[in-house]
Order: sequence, then C-alpha cells, then structure tokens
Amino acid sequence: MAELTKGEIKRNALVKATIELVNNSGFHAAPMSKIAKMANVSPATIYLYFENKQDLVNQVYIEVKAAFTEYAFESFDPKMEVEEGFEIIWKRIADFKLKECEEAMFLAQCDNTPMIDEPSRQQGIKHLQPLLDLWERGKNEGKIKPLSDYILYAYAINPLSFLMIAQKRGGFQLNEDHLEEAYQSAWSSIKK
Amino acid sequence: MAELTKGEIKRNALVKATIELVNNSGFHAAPMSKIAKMANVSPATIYLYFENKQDLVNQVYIEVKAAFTEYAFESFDPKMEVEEGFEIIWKRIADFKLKECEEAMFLAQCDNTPMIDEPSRQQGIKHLQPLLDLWERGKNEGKIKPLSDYILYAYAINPLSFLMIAQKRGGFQLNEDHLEEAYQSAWSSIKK
DNA sequence: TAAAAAAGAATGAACGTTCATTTTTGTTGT
DNA sequence: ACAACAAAAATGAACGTTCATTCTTTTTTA
Repeated sequence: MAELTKGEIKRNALVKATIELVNNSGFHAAPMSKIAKMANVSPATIYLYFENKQDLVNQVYIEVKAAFTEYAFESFDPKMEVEEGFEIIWKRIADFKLKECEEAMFLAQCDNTPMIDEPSRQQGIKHLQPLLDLWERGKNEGKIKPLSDYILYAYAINPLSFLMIAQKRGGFQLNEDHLEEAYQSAWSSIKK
Repeated sequence: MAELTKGEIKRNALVKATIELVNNSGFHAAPMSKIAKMANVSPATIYLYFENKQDLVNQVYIEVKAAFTEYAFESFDPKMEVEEGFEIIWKRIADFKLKECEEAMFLAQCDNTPMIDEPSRQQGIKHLQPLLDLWERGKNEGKIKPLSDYILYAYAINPLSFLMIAQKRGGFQLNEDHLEEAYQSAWSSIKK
C-alpha cells in the first residue's frame, strides 16, 4: 500500500475535513478552528501545510479536481473510437459523482461561487483536455455536432452535477435506469 | 409608474447590493457593513427590514426566484400545445439568464451551496410548477419522454446556468446561433 | 540532543448585531 | 398655512463574539 508519512496523513485529514465542512456549511461557516478540530489537529498546524485559508481551499480544489479527472479518464484510451471513448468517460464521471459524492459536491460548489481564485480555477480546467481532444476528433470525423466545447459540456456532462445535487438534497434517487436514460440524453444531445 | 415608498426604495437597494456583493465575493466576503455601504444606508438600517444576515439572504433568494419564474412564464399559457409552451418558456428562461445576468448568477450560487436554508429553498421551487405540469401533460400526450422531472430539468433547463456562468467568467460569448443550438439540444433531449 | 513538528494560548482585526441618539415624517390644534 | 409634537425611520458608535493568524512552549523524530 501507499507509504504515507505522518505529515501526509495529517494533510489528508485536513483536506477531508475542509471538504466535509464546506459541503455542509459553506465556506463562510467553515472556520479554521472547526476544520482543525475535525482533523484532530491544532489550528496552528494547518499553517504548516497551507499558507492561509484561501490557499487551503485552492489546494483542496485543485487536488479534488485532479482526482476527479484522473478517475474520469482512467479506462479511457485516446485511440478508442469516439463513441466508445465518450461512453466510457461519461460513465466514469457518473460513477465518480455518485460514489465520491462528497468530493463531487465540493467541486460543484467551487465551480459556482467566487470561493476559488482565478488561477486555481484555470489550473483545474486544464485536466479536462483529453475530453476536449476527443470532441475535436469527433467533430472532424463527423460524429459529433460542431458545437462549442462549452455547449457540449453543458449538455453532455454538466447535467450530472445537477442530478447529483438533487439526489444529495433529497427525494430523488438516481438508479441504474435513470443513469442509462441520462446517458442517452447526453449522447443524443451531442451526436451528429 | 409604481409608487415606491422611501422604505421600499431602501429595501430594494439592500437587495441589489446583496446580490452584487455575494456574486462578486461570495457570502463569506459580503459583510453587512459592505452591503450597507453599497446601499447607502447605515448597517443598523438593514435590521429594520431583515431579521439578520441569514434572513436577508433567504428573502433575496425567494424574491429573485419569484422574479425569475414570473419572467419565465410571462407569455406562457397552459392551454398552449406542449411544444410551443416549452419553446416559449425555454426562450424566456434563456433571456432572463442573459439579460438579468446578476440575478441569475445569484440564483445559481444559491442553488449550489448551503447558503440558503431549506425552507426558503423549498419555497423557491414551488413557482416552477407550471413547467412541471406542462411536462406531465407532454408525457401523457406522448410528446415528451417519460423521464423524472429532475432528469428533464437537468438536460433541458439547467445547462443554461452552466453556459451563463461560462459566459460571465470569460472567453466564451453566447450569441444567437449558440442559443438556437442550445435550444435544439434541450428539446431533442426531452422530446419523445 | 538538536532540529522539526505540533500544540494551546494569545492577538488584533473584523464581523454581526444592538444601543442611544438624531432626523424625518405625518398629524394635530390653531 | 403653520407651529408643535409624537411616532417612525435612520443613524453612527459601541458591544461582545468569533475569526484567521501568530507566538511561545512542548513534544516528537531522527
């Protein structure tokens, strides 16, 4: 297994506590003292690993985003056919949003607020490149509508965030059938 | 024209300032003192109109949501054909998100964070009923896929929020062509 | 046993909220 | 029409609290 130093363990606990507190209370009600307590650490210790609160949140965002995209592209190979590649990526993303619900919620919140500073946001976007490349190829091969990447993302990927939040908030339960329906909606809104 | 009392004017200024500050800095960096200053009002005056900061944000949310849905359904008539009704509502919503960008951004932020308390959130959802009714009818008439309202919303309406935020953040410009493409994507993902 | 990591207590700033006054408004009697 | 005045609205300063961050000391590591 991964050899984690004591420092890495503490840092991970801080990251996890930050995600949990920000998810459940929002940035404004996630004070450093609570984050420290939840991570079983002194407030002062946070400053051994992070410059300040903004830096903490930025770093958590970048790391979670990286974990998200790594998960998304894990079984994807750029040599795949466009249809297969998209399906695999889409389903991995759906998987992530359902299984790693806390992380996904955190990303959704960051992506819709001024919580994260601009450089970190840019940094987070970079990892999506393989998907954009796949779409580019799909457009060239006449398999995907020649739409802006923003529109493709809005209709093919982003709806999953909405569904995840709806699920988390109550009532609605996202089951296997729903997921297949959602995938069909996603694909049919971008396929040529 | 509307006869506004001095109090209503002040209250409106407070609402506007809240939206602007929360949009640009987030709840955590929108202190009452700044909201007051931006509304040209003393901090103490806020408490003549709102119980406390949470109440202020809740009320602003409910009011903006009400304005949003009123705008969305303005030219809609429940007796319309399903296709026409949906197109009209969709385009009004798109209009709102582009023209009343500040209000729409505020709603998007509220809908993706724990900023608003649960009762106010529920209150905000109620106004969407005409759209859900239209979908219900569309399903009965075999014109709309028999999907959960959540999924329909996720694919037909919510993508507009993503596009609006992308536009606001930079680079991407949402023009007439984009809008028509987006509408086609929206309709094709829910039509039977 | 020296250096690094961690802790808890301390600090000053900033926050939400309230308080004691002042200003504005609207009503009354003349 | 207006002076007198009570009620309402609005204010700036002040309050107690909480926050992010730092300082000093203790504990752990190597």
